[in-house]
Amino acid sequence: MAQTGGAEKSGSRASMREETERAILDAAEVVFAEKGFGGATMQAIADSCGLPKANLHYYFASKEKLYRRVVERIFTIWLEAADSFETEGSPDVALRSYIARKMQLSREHRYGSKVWANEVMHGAPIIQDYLETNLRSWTETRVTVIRRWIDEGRVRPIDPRWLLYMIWATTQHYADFAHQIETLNHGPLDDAQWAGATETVCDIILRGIGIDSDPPA
Amino acid sequence: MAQTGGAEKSGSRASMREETERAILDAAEVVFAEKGFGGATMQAIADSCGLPKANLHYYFASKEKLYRRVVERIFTIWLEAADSFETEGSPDVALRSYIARKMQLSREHRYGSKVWANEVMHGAPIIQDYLETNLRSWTETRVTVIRRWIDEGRVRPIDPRWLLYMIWATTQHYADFAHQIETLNHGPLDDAQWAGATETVCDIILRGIGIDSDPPA
DNA sequence: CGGCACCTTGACTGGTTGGTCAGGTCTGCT
DNA sequence: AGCAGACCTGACCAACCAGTCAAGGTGCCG
Repeated sequence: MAQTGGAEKSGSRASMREETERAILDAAEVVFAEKGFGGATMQAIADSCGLPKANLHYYFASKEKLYRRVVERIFTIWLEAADSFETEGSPDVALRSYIARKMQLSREHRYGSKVWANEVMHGAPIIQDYLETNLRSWTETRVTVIRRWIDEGRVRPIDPRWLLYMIWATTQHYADFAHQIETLNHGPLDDAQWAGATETVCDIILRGIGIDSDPPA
Repeated sequence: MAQTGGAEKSGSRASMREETERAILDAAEVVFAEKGFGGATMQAIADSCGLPKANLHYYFASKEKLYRRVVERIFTIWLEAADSFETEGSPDVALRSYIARKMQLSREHRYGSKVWANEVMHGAPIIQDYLETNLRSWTETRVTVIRRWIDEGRVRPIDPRWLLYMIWATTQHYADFAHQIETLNHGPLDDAQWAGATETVCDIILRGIGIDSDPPA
């Protein structure tokens, strides 16, 4: 047999390659998330996407290069979500949409979030440069915006960094600690619970920094 | 040479044993936190506490048994801290002392927190029973207390679970994501920053759930 | 059809790791 | 002193893992 590629039809050679790479990346994301970089094996990833191990090495030269690609892909998604933190609108809208988006990401990209958390916890050996460039500049922009809101009296005077950390921590917790949450919940959160959690997180944080949402109270 | 045991004086045989075990556990906690279970090697732990690898196996039969002991020790500390969530006093005092204690733990037991996070992220293969017994009963107790506060009108109506998760997430973030925070901060947080972060976290959460602290506003 | 570039894979290898063990050392007791 | 049991450790081993390779397959172009 050949062109194992899965259950794919025949696309162009390039698109076939993309599909295979994506399948490997998807499998690798789950395995790296569940086992960590050191605990993950190329064999486990190969089994997970139904390819022989040697085939993985054809597409990705080494385990580390594969891992790097997984992390880079996650960071891209993270950056896109970061755009939902509008710097133009009102704090109410900006923060609510940002928090809601991050909660959604935690639900839809649990494994990606875990890989990111693992990477940072282990000292970010692979993505230190991302932290120092992209993440730092993004953060500084938002800190400036929040400071302006504070100066305008729209937000209580707080250090914006502690607020951002709280948002990151709380939203990502629903992905990274999903197992703990599901244990306490006797099963996965349902739609209503996700909506409730998102709403509660928004409310506590907005009230906490002195924003009275729902103007007509 | 013998009785390498470090720079210890000669204590009783039993206390010597305890000291050695503690030294191994301390080293193991750091290595497991930084490398994960799969990425950690017995050799690295041995080097870290200046003992030959074979000696580790004299005190701990296997890598997994050593890891289990590390996690159990962390859970004990976690449980002690949980007691600072008083179920008798006012919500203001109970939550403030609990949050402050958890922030302090994040600062003083960064590696323990990371090991715990790793364990939960990987599906809690070792400590699932702890989650289902100790953590669940602790949580249910506090949920009941918070519900009572809500019924008494002392706290805004919210699902207590989302509040607890927010507290856990935010406080533990300062340990688990310390590397990211320190990168953005251009260095470790100093005493004033830790105090400020703790204060801000307390304020946002208490205000967020409708508690007006500092009664005389 | 012939040739070429790309893809697939079973079998192999060099290096690492968890764990073992035999033999040595030290301590406390009689 | 002499002995027993706890403690220490260098050397070793079987298992495993990332990465290699050569042989073979497949589609596409002229």
